[in-house]
Amino acid sequence: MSQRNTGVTVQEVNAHACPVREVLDRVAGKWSVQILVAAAHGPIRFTELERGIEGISRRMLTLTLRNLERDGLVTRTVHPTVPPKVEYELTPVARELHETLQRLTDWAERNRHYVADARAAYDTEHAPELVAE
Amino acid sequence: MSQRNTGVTVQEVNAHACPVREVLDRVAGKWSVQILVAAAHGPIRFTELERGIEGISRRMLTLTLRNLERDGLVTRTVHPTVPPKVEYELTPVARELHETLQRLTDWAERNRHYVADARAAYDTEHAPELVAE
DNA sequence: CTGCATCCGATTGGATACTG
DNA sequence: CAGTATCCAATCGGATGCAG
Repeated sequence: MSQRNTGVTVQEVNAHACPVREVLDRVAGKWSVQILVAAAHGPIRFTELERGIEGISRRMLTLTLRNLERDGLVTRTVHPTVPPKVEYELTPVARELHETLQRLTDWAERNRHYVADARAAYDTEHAPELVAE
Repeated sequence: MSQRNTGVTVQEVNAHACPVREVLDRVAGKWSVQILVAAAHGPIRFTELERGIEGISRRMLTLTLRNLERDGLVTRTVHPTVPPKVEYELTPVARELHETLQRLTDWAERNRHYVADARAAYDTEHAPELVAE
């Protein structure tokens, strides 16, 4: 490890990077992950999501749900009642994804202070007078 | 599991979702992950990154590196030679992150076809005539 | 070689109002 | 209840040129 570049190395790992970006692009939106998390416990209704996810607009909730549905990550079930009732549920594939995201959460919680400190230190060092303001 | 919402459930998981978003925001940029991957093998120079990551502009490389440095995920080492030589290297924390991202890659590779098919099916079903074009 | 500054287009996301 | 439509502001990212 820790070797210098050997010419092909970067190109090679770049090929491995593409699938990662595929995932992240799919989850990159501001709300996708929170929806996945909120729906992880079982079927959940549109309004429940809207109330449960602080700050989300109806528009973004709809758009994000559509994208998740399109990618086969959530199912949309319309109950033809009155008033209408629509339930969203994670697919098995999305549940796997959710578990994987849990690892990321763990990492974030373990290192949130480290990152926050690093950020503060960096800011202090690069713009001392601006930080105070 | 599979229970309906119990009122606090969504709020509760939402609290868990925040750290996830912290992570993702940090890695959400178009290039952050590819840089992390490219630098995972050891110290790497600016130009090597620029050549290795297909399509990245010098501007975005600089900006993304600065953000990663700010968050304590990469170190920047300037060798005061002529011509100047700057090497970037992942911090231990970033290496952990990189491993976690690997899980995401695995998920992506396992399910890339599933997602692609779901997407194609969705598009076919929702805009049949537009898909052909 | 390693950056920063500027301009500009594209995309994202919020606010609001309207509908079956 | 569960959306859709429209408008608008902010951010992101590419292209280019200049500099230590």
